[in-house]
Amino acid sequence: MMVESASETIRSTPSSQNGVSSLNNPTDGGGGGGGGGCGREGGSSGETNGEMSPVELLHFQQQQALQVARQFLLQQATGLTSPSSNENKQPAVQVPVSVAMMSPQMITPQQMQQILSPPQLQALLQQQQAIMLQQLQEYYKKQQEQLHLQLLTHQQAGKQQAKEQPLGNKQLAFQQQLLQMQQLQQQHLLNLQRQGLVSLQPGQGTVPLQTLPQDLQQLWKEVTATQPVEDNIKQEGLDLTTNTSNSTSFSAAKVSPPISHHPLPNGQNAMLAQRRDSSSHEDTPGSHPLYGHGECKWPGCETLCEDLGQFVKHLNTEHALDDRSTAQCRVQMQVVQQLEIQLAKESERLQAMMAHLHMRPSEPKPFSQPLNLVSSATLSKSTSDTFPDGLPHPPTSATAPITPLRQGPSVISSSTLHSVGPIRRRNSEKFCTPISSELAQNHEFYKNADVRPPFTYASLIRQAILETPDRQLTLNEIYNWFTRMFAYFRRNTATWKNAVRHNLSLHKCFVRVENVKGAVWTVDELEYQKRRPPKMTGSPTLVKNMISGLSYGALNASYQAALAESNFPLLNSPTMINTSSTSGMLHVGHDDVSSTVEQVNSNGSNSPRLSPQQYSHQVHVKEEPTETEDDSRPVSLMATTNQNVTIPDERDLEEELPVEDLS
DNA sequence: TGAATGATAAACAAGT
DNA sequence: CACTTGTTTATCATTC
Repeated sequence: MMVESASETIRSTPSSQNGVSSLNNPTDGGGGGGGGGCGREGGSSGETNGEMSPVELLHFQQQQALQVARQFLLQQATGLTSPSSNENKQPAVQVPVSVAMMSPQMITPQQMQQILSPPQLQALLQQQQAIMLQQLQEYYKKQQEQLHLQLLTHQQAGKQQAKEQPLGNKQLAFQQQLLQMQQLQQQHLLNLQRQGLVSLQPGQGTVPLQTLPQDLQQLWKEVTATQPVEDNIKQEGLDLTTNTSNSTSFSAAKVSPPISHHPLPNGQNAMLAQRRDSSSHEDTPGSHPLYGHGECKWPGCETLCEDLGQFVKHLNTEHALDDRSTAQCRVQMQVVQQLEIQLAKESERLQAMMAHLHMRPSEPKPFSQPLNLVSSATLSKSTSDTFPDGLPHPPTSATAPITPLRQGPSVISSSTLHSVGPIRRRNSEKFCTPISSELAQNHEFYKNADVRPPFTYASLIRQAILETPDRQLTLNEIYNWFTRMFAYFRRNTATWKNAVRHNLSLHKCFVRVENVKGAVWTVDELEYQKRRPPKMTGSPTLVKNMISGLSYGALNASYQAALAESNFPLLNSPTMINTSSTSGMLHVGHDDVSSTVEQVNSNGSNSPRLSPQQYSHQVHVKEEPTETEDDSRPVSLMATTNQNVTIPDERDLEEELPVEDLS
């Protein structure tokens, strides 16, 4: 698994080695598939116009997440975590087992991305971002104040000395700076909002637009930049004059976190609230989160301060935005994270206990809060709603709403599980992850995060088509779906569009139908199912794999434990449900698996699997379908398997239907 | 090791 | 002529 993951990872990420090479010479002809693509990605559209490939952004963030994760791992290794858990189970880390097994230092951002499920990544990033944001805000505030002061100073000076000089240049410069600053701030805010990082709503006050500083990009670097945060601050960070308009676009782009944090009600708010606390301390009369019992509560400080005023003074002098503070902040963040993890763990345990005792947990999900995004909404079993399945869901809009909440939990969707290690498209498919459910669950994530979705183009195209009421889309509509649903596909358009076309033409499962107004593409489910299954069907190995995959993810207790440990709250929520259910099934017998499969097969054959698909197929597809052999070989074992494996009622419904089984 | 599958690149044709 | 849509071929990567 690990191996896979690594390799997969590489592939997936643009920056991967391959990508790098290709990046160097993007033009190189056919050279290298994956690699080429990556390179191109960066090379072609994005970078040219200084857009600063989003990919980079993502990497950047990933790095941060990586950092946190590393520390985590290190800490854990050090025994920071509960000693007991040590051997019997995986490291109680939030990070998936596989990760834990790797040397922390070895983990690359890309790997991180692969290793951590979207939600996990999100959580990490979010936390960091929240903190950074806080720092940024404070920093900007200061900057602005300084600017104002300077402006005032110069204005006065200007008045006195220079009438001749039409409005001192300096003054103008300052004003421009101010303007730019504000623009930057707004851009930044917009970005953040767009990314969902900040649900900054009007009232939300933390820092008013104006206070938001400009050079986010630098600050960002400073604050987050891996270790070497340091000196930059002084050098560039404070130098407002240097980075101005230029940086505007750049910084804005750069800063904007690729990953979205959708406005998760809980997580976000919690974060915001925190931020607010710290930043707004000035206004809060008499109290400050960092001040209590007459002393400064800044980690490791404990300086005595008679009153709040003094404390504030102390805070501003001793704990200003500098390297040290930044570092301490990070540490604190990790502490919090640890606690959250611990909480998650304990909650998990509680759940397990309750489950064992047949007590339906009321779904407390305490930790959901802490983890932010992570758990949250969870349970609502929304899972099932995902896509009611068979039916065409109202395109995006419909789905969207749901996702947000479930996002956390969803994370754990089977696919995700698999992803523990590696992932990439194939896996997901192989493992029968219903793309629709996975998508539904992580919809928001993919929509905002510049992360490549773990699905093949074919499955995505199919999904796009099946999501529409009439199950047909024009090429352009397919494009639109891609861009709408995935942030990742908002760039490198040439690349993936070409890939889409290529896939449409190449795969028999996509049937072009001449329409009144042009040509539309439809999906021939039979063909689609035929594609992969071959392996599955026949080969026990495949099945085995699949199962193992599932089991891997869901099955073992260890897995669950791991989940639990992974700070993400997977447990509770639907995910849990899923997991458990799945595992349950599996338990039933791996051996059975085969049998199961067979059963399925038999079922499948007679079964309706056709129905849905067929339905679509018949309806739209023209006779082109060359093949149609629905051969005896029942279509997709996978699909079937899936269904079987999963619990019939809930989510399965959705999947079974038309589409999902695709695995 | 080779086959299958997938991603990416690119050439090319036809239509708009 | 430029662009879009489709098709096809080639190459490379990954998985089994």
